[in-house]
Amino acid sequence: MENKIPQATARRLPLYYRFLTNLHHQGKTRVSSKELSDAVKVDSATIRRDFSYFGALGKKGYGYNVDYLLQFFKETLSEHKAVDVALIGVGNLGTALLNYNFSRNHNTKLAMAFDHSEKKAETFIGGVPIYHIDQLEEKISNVEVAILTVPATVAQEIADRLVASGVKGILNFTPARLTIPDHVRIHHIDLSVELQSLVYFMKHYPV
Amino acid sequence: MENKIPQATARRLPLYYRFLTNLHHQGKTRVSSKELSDAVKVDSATIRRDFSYFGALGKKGYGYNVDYLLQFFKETLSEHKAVDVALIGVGNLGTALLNYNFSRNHNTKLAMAFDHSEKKAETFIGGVPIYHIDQLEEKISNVEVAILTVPATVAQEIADRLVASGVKGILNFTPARLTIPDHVRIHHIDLSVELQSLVYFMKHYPV
DNA sequence: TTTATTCTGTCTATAGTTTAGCAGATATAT
DNA sequence: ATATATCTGCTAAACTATAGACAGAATAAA
Repeated sequence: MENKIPQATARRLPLYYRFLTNLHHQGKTRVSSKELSDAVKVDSATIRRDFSYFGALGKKGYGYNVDYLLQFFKETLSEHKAVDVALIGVGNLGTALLNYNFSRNHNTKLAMAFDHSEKKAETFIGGVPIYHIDQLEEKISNVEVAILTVPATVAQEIADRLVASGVKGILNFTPARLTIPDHVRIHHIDLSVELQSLVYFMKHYPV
Repeated sequence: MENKIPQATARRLPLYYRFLTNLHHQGKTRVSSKELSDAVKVDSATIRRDFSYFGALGKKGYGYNVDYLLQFFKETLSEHKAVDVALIGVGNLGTALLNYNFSRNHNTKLAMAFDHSEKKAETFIGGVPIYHIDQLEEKISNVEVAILTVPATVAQEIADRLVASGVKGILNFTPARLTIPDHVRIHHIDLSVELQSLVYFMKHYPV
């Protein structure tokens, strides 16, 4: 596909998409880059730049048509068929994520979860079935995205199993920096790092 | 303070710090930028560059002394006195974070939490006392950092109250893009966006 | 209609970030 | 002692991202 869109832009697309959805539900039919800028807190020039990577989506003197833009992003972000996601590690954080309504944006769906606890196996949380970790390879064959919320000590081992089972993307909530092949995409959400770096920025980058 | 360190570097400091702590516990006394690179998955040139913003911390032909570096970062990241943090919104995610051991890195401490539920008030989760949200202004006066895990609908209202109470940094887990004054630092962790952008990158930035 | 206003799309300038490459200092091996 | 290997700190270059400015197209108002 088109490899030309900057990564920084790609990271903002889901954000734009969500706010367009909000506008649509509010019944708004048109929006300017300036209005959108106020809502998503991204410079309006940056927004126009981002949109223009996909062609001329707006109209001079008018702005953008909400429904048209929404439809366009729906296709671009492949909204029509939801991507199945598996979650590994049903601890405190895993449980919270199972209850988190990811499918509000209709392009991802938590399809199954795994845990090493025998007690949790064969139960449901947030409507998602939980299986024992021994069944990982057996159940996960059609899933390409995994959320990793296991203890850091077993993160690498589980990641290896995920990769071997054909997983192509991992959202890693553990502090471990995993070694994985190039063809697998990994994004880190490291809660301690986020909190520490917020504190660092507060102290060192004052008004 | 020294405003000269690039933000990208500042964001990596907590990561370096954690891995140095690990090495220390493993009894390693020296480490090269290459070894560290393998562990944290950051280019070794970038690591040397990052460290050099703080002066010449290493030795040519030898590498870095783990203890020395650790001590240095401990001071730089102000490890000696922990920063108090308040958490607002004790739902699924809030509860998970209260149980998450942030204080492993000794520079932040979850000191209190707030929720609108009367039932939760005056209880403890993960050793952290929970108060009713009505007591926010009364209790929070000495806290400068807040974690926001409330529903998106009330996020702005709570953020306004936090800012009015003197909070200087917010870690925002809600999908809302908050309007806050310039002197308040805000970092977003938007779980839906993270998952969606992972999926987008998987599809559009192949091997 | 005509005029004034709005607002995009793009160009250009600036800022920020990463990476390669290498001189020279230090360590280690012989 | 000498030679070889290691590994930093730095420079320069490439790359990436943000933001200001404005021509011109379209709308809205007069």
